Amino acid sequence: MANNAAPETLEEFQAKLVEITEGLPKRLRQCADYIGQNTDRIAVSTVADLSSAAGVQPSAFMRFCQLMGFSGYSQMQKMFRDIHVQHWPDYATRLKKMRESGDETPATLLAEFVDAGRASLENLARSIDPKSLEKAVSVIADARMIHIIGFNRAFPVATYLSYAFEKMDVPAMLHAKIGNLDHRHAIREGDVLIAVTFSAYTQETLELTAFAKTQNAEIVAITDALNSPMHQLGATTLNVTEADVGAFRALSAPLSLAITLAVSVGARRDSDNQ
Amino acid sequence: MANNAAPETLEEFQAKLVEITEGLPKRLRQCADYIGQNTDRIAVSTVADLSSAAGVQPSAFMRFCQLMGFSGYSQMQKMFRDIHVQHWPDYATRLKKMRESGDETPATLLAEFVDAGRASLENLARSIDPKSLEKAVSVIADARMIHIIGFNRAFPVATYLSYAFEKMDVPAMLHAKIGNLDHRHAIREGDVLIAVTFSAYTQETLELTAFAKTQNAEIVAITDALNSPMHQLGATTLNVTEADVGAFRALSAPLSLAITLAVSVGARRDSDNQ
DNA sequence: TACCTTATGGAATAAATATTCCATACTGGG
DNA sequence: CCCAGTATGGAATATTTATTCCATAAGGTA
Repeated sequence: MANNAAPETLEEFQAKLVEITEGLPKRLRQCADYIGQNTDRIAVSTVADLSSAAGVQPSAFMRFCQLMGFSGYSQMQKMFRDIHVQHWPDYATRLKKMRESGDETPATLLAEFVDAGRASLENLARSIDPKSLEKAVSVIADARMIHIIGFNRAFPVATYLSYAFEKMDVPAMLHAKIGNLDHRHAIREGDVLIAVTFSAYTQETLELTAFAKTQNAEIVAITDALNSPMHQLGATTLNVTEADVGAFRALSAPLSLAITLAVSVGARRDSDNQ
Repeated sequence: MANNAAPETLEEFQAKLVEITEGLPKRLRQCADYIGQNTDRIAVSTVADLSSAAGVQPSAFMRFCQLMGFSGYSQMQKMFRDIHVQHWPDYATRLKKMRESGDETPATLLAEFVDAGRASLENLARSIDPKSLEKAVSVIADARMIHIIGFNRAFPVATYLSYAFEKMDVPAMLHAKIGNLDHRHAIREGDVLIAVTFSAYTQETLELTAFAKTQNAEIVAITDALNSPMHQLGATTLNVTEADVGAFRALSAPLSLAITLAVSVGARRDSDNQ
C-alpha cells in the first residue's frame, strides 16, 4: 500500500476510502460501501452495529479499519468523535502554562481570545437550531414593541441590539436601570422582551423577565445553557456558549447571534410593511 | 418526583433538566450545569470523560443520570446517539448548505455573520502589531485613572471594557453622556483615555479625545482605519477591521482586542502591586 | 484435480466502560 | 454536641465492546 498513515481529517479519510475501495474483496467492499454512505454513524456506533448493518462479521470490519490505516476500530472512531465534539481546547490550562512559561505577552493573550472566538463561532453555527431562531425572529417581528435587558457581561450584547434596532427604525427600548429608574411598566401584552443573560444569571434580568411574563409579553432569551433559568420562565430560548479564556470571554458568538436576530427582524418588518 | 419517565426527545430532556436542576446538591448540580452547557458531548463521551470534565466522580454522574429518569448512563447516551445520527452534517457543510439554499432565512444570515467573524478574527491575529499592543497595555497600566469612550457601534466595546476593568478592580470610568452629563473634567494629566471609534467617527468621541489631549492625558484608540482621525490626535492606535455583512458587523474582532487589552492591563497591575 | 493463496466466520480473549456498593464525610435539626 | 439523614468518593464488579486467532471456505493457477 502506498500510504499507510491513518487519516486525520474528513478529507483524508474520504481520499483514503476512495483509494482503497477499488479492488477490495466482497466483504471488505461491503464495509467500504456502507461507510461511504453512513460515515456519520461511526462516531456513535459499535463495531457490532456497523458490521451487522454492513452485513459482515465484526472481524471483517476490523480488517477494514486496518486497511484504512487505523490501528483498529477505536482509533478510527476517535477521529470521528473528535470531529464531532467541538474541539474546546482548555484555555484556562493553556493560560496557566503561558503564565508559567513567562510568555504572557498581550499578543499571546490575544491569540488565545482569537482562537476561543473562532471555536465559539464554529460551535454556534453547528449547534443553533434554525427552527428556534426562526421562531425567535417571528416572535420579535410581530411584537408591537421590543424591550431589551441584559446586565454585566450581557450588557454589551443588549446595547448592540439596541443600536441595531435603532439603525433600522425598529422601535426598541433598552432597560438599563439608569439612575435606578425602572421602566417595567412600559412592558405590555403584545410586546416582546429580549433577555440576554449568562451564568451567573443576574437577578435583575430574571426579575424583569418574570414580570414581563405576568404582563403576558412574549419572551425571547439569549442564554448559555440548556438549564438556564430562562427556560422556567417560558421563554423562546437561543443557546450560545462562548469559550472562556481564564475568567473572561470575548462575546463573539453571542454578538453574532444577536446581530443576526436584529437584522432578520429588521428585514421581516420591512417586507411586512410593503 | 412527579414525572419519573425517561425523556425521549431533546425538549423533554431539557425540560427535565430544568425541572430537577433547582435544589440539587453540589456534585449533582455540577453534573446538571455541565450537561446544560455541553449537551452535545453526551453522544460521544464515556461517563469517565464527562464526570471528570464536570469535576465529579463517575458514581455521582451515574446518580445524576438516574435522577434524570434514565436507568443509567447508557440509556441516556443512547437517546443522544439516536438524535445525533439524524442531523449530522458537520460545520463546514452546514454553513455551505445554509448559504447555498439562497433564501434569506435567519440561519443563512447567521452563517454569514459567523463566517465574517471568523475572517475578522483571523485578520486581527495576523495584522495586529505586538509592539503597539504592548505599548497600549503599558500606557493604560501606568495611568492613574482610565477613561473610556465609545458611541454607536463602538458603545458595546466601551461597555465591555468598563465591565472587565470593574471585575478586576481597576479604576475606570465610562463616559456615556447619560442625561447629557459631561464628565470631561475628570480627565487629568496622568490619566488615559481609551477611545473606541469606527467610521463614521462619532463627533463626541473625537471631541472628548481632543479635550483629553489638552489635559495632557494619554490616548489609546481602538479604531478601524489607518487614516482614522485618531491618528491625528496623537493616540496610540490599534487598528481592527470587522468584515461587514450588509450594513452590519458583529464586533467579534474589536471585542476580542478590547478584552485582551483589559485582561493584560489587569495582569500588569496585579504584578506591579506585588 | 491438487495445491497454494487469500478471504471469511465465529468463537475466545483482552480491554474498556458502566454500574453497584459500601465506608466515610457532610449537614441540618433537636 | 449528638444524631439522623444525605451526599460523596473510591474501589469492586458486571457488562459491553473491541480485538485477535484460527479453522475453514473460496478462488485461482498449474
